[in-house]
Amino acid sequence: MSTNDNFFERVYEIARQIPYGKVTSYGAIAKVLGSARSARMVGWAMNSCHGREDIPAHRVVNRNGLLTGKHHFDGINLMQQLLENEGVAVKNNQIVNLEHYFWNPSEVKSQE
DNA sequence: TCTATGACTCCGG
DNA sequence: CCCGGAGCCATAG
Repeated sequence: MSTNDNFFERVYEIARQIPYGKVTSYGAIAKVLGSARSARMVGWAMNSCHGREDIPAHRVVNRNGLLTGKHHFDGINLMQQLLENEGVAVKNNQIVNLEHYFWNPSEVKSQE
């Protein structure tokens, strides 16, 4: 019985590995989990992550860099505020220069 | 047990 | 280039 037993926990573990000032996409996380098509599950897991400050859900966006999940935060602008606070430029609910801030979770997974 | 849903992604028109 | 529909998988009701 490990923290990795649950799909949610796996998502949380990766989300926690996202470096400060970096972001990633649901699909990238899902791919590392072994199910590239379960990007929706990643988002669903993040929905359950509410209340876990250890999980920077604001660093997870869709593959377009759009803050699709900002609506689920306490404040409508909270997600954007958090990203900008980390130095991530956000314009019109979308991350500017996404590839510049993008972080690939598979790299860390490979090191393990 | 089965159905519906969803913070996604890809493909086609 | 922009818009719409289908696929996919796990959780909750």
